[in-house]
Amino acid sequence: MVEKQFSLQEFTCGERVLPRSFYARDTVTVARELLGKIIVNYTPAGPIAGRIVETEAYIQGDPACHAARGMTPRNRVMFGPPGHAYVYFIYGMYHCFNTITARKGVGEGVLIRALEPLTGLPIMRANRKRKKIVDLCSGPAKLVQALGILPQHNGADLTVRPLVLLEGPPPQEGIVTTTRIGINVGETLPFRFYLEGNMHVSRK
DNA sequence: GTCCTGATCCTCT
DNA sequence: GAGGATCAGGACG
Repeated sequence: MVEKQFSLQEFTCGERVLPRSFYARDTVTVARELLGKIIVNYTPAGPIAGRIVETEAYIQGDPACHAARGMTPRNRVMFGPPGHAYVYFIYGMYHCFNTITARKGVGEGVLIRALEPLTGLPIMRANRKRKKIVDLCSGPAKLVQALGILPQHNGADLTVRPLVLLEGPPPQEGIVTTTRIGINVGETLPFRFYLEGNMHVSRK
């Protein structure tokens, strides 16, 4: 398979940053509409970017949501203004990346679960110590490693560099809705979305 | 390919 | 002190 390196402009409609109003809406709607959008991390080594192909929504009143039992030092970013990053530590060795949604004071967000790598593939490979493209961003902790997202990015404004989300071309694929991965508490909710047939999705 | 397990530590109870 | 929005590697088929 031929490996093509894409320029950011080729994918991002001239780098149109998603405005804060995009995030300040119903969380489940934002989760669905984030599919096809572009995440870019401008690092000293160069830009690293991927196309979002899998998301999960976490809302108030949902026992699986980190904010379910009120504000704590860990989850306080979730209650802040929308359009910011929530990066948290999990399983003793990994981090996951969320975008904060809804209005300030409401602890909701969208977990980014998988990306299709677009630019900065050599940097991703170095960050991940993996060669195959499908091993770079096909999971929430993998994409955090690949993009070089760090705990220091917790609370970062996603409408300004270095870490931004950009408009992308509308997805041609269909959108599949399922229950969320690894959630055993409470009722099962259809809050996971992914692009049909995309090889970078973490699970079918 | 599928299944199982260990790694490893922060957070909240 | 228990458990978690995970991943990689090994056993097995």
